[in-house]
Amino acid sequence: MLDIKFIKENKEIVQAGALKKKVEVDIDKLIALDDDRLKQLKEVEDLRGEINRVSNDIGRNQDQALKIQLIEEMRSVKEDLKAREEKLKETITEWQKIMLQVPNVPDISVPEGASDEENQEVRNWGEKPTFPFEMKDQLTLIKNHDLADFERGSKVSGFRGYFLKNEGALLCFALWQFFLDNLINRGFTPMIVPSLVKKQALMGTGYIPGGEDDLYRNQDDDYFAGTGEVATMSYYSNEILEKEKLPLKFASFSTCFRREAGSHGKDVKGFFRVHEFYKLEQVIISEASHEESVKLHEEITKNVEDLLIALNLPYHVVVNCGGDLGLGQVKKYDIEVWVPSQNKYRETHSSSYFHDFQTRRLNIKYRGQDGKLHYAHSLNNTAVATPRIIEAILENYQQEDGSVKIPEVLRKYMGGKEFIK
RNA sequence: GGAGACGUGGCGGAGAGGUCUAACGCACUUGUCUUGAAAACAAGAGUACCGCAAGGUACCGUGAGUUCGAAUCUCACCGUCUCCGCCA
Repeated sequence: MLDIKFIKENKEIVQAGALKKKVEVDIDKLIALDDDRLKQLKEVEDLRGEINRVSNDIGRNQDQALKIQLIEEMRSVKEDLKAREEKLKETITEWQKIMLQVPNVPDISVPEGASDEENQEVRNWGEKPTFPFEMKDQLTLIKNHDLADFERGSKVSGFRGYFLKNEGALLCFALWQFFLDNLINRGFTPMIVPSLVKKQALMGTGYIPGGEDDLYRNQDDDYFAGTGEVATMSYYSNEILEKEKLPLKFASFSTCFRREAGSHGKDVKGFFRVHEFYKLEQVIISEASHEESVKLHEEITKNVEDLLIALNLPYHVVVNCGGDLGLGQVKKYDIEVWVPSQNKYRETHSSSYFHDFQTRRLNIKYRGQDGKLHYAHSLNNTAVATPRIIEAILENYQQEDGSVKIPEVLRKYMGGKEFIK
């Protein structure tokens, strides 16, 4: 959510930002509605003031006749007030609806574009492997080594269901622990956070309204979050933080649920696109400074790059174009890892910053040196999402004899094992 | 799942329809006194919105309702605690 005052004072910037994100929102209507809201608010508050004043007089007054007369008068004032309150409420409801649709303004460095096809590579690392033998794809490797069972997965869990087995399961544990250890060393606080959350948590992080179709919901109208970011950000909702403790850095582990509505035909096989997966997420709450946000954004991106390098997985970083940004994101990098069988990079990480878009919705503030309260800034990036990334590991690390080498940095988490045979 | 109790300002805790929306205590800030501190005394201090300002409005878990007037009465929801049951 943006500050209505900011929207009014920077109408053109907000409109241009929405255009860049390909979001349709009527800013002129919003501003007219806000003027209306303020006018009605003043009228309602004046009436309430009058009722308060006279009602106090009634309480103090001993003259019965005067009392009755004043009560009569207040009855009619109250009727007037009720009608105006009703009208104000309607105005506010409509106002809020539009306010929730106004996207955050993308950074100047975000390229123009409509979809992920127009994202731009900013750097790449690693040698794409060439195989002097016939390369196998992830499905073959998974099947040959019994790393997962998709048939029984869909029998039990439904479309896109899976069981992880043997080294398939062990690789997940190893990856979680490897990334977690490294993030703890970099000052992150480990957390395991809920996936089952209230609607408010999803509104606060910007997934609702807009993302309902991709979210599972239960019979109590709670939702299953698609990322640990949702619960982690909501952890401090409606709280005032100590400035000295900022930035707060969390490495949050959670199960993630995504309906993948509208992508039924895509990536139907393998680990890439599943309804239920496991993710370690970096989440940061920082002081409200653009420079600090940019610095931390580069930092959480580098955190992942360092570890992909340690895993020796070829990757590149793309800056997302305006049309591929979420409602609240100011700027986003996707980190994509090389998948040999597809001869392309596939997204494994997503790194964004939001300024105060989320903290304004979640009401997370801190007291600045000026003694005033400020909405904090927020950022997040994947640390590691499993089993998706295992697809790339299996293919990049496959050997001529059909075995798969285990990345060196993971071996200590897998009992020293060197190969999946 | 069953039964009961309870949600008040940073904390503790009163208030049970009208002298102002919050007693009292602790903590906090400033001042007096003191070489300094402690103590004592005095004063001050919440958040949001509207307004150039004076000032106004809202906030006693949340939301509705009753009333001229609600922290106080009614209803729903959320949460906490205790006991029973079940359970990893």
